[in-house]
Amino acid sequence: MKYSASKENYIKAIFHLQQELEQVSTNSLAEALETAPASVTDMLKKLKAQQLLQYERYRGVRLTASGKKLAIQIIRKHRLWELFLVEKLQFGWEEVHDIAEELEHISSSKLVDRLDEFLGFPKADPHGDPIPDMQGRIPALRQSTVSEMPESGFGRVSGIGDQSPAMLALLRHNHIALGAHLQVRKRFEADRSVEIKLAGHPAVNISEHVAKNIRVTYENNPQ
Amino acid sequence: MKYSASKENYIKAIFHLQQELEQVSTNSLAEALETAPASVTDMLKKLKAQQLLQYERYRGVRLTASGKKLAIQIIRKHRLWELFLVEKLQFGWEEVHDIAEELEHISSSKLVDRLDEFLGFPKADPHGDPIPDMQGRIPALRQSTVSEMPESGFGRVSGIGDQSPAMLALLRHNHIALGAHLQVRKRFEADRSVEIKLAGHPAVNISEHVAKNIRVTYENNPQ
DNA sequence: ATAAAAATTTAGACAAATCTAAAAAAATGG
DNA sequence: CCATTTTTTTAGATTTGTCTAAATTTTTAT
Repeated sequence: MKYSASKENYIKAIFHLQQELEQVSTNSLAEALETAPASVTDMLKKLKAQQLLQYERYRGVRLTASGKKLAIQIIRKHRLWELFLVEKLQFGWEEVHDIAEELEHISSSKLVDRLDEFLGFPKADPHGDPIPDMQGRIPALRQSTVSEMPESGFGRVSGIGDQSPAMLALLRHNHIALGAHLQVRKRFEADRSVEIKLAGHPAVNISEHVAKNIRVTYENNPQ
Repeated sequence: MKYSASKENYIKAIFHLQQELEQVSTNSLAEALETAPASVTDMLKKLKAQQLLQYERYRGVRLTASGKKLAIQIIRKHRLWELFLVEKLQFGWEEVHDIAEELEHISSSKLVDRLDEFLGFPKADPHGDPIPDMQGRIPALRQSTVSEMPESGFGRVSGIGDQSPAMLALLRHNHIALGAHLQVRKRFEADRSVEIKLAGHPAVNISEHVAKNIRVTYENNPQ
């Protein structure tokens, strides 16, 4: 079934809001979508008629199984396109969101799956958010810091705690940037420093202080 | 300025129809867009108000300079996306048109230009049609056969004349497929056979008969 | 418990893009 | 050259997604 970009945006917004609260209110949706509450009410009726959500007036809204499935498909597309833009077309991680908002509504599912393959079935987008797979499974990712990663674990830089010029200079020197992939090579108990490796550069040692400042996203299913 | 997908489709259709006839009629547009003539009239008024075309009632339509510019931008996007789908995502050349119809309406011009760069500033799409460059210049391409290409000229296979099983077997054996890039290495006057080279394979010799059956698109500006 | 505040829905309108049916203009062919 | 056919436009509706203003329901706080 095909849905308009507008409907897809509603479904996606409801899905995201549902992460926090089980029940999603009309007003919170209106705010998220930057639209009038009355417009939301109208749309909810249409989406209910299409069985994408449960809705009783004044009672808030909740996605059905097929609504959730649709939401995950859209999120999958969005995140794969973001990664494509950053990884293949050299966009900065901050500039890709708006473009991906448009690309996520391209309908061909064969296109998404081929894109997934082209990117090597990635687990996270450039912001560190998990990418659902073809079956809609969302990989469990852990958001923490380099100081908590296991030895030989792979991760992606998702944020920096202390953004002082001194810290940024150190990070830049070691090619540690938002979105960078890194591997923890060795942990040293003596001073809790960590040796990390970034693609294309020799391994470097970073102090516990620095390791605690580098937020990373990594897969949480090592078996 | 941003235009709806619908408006962009009108502009593109007018541009294509204008290649044949200077003046484009309401009915021919309606047929091309599979829409009612009355809808075309309505839209033409809107597009005229936006200075994209000249239009007097009952007099047909003609793109202005800015209308032409927009049309070329859209065609550029369409053809770059088609090439991307075939070259990077392994789609067949026959399946890409509909997907590119959607992708061509993604607005970011930075995206198109990055895509162009990513693909190596190609001159033609998988169907052999020329891709306009960033400035809107359309490369002059010649549609002919391998038997007419100059020595050391590069081209892309755009079609096959005799599609008998025997011919197709020969072509497949030599990795000659629609969309393939090839170079004419040497022409032999003795039997008018031609030595051609495809990427990733050793050069092969093909008879005049076969060379006349391979339709190619190649740049016509050797200088 | 109930009055005020907040949230939500209804009612009525509008813009974009489309349609059908009818009217008007242009083209054509004895 | 003028009657018929063809093309094009106008008129009036429809659908989708949106809006504002007013009405209604729920929540909250005294």
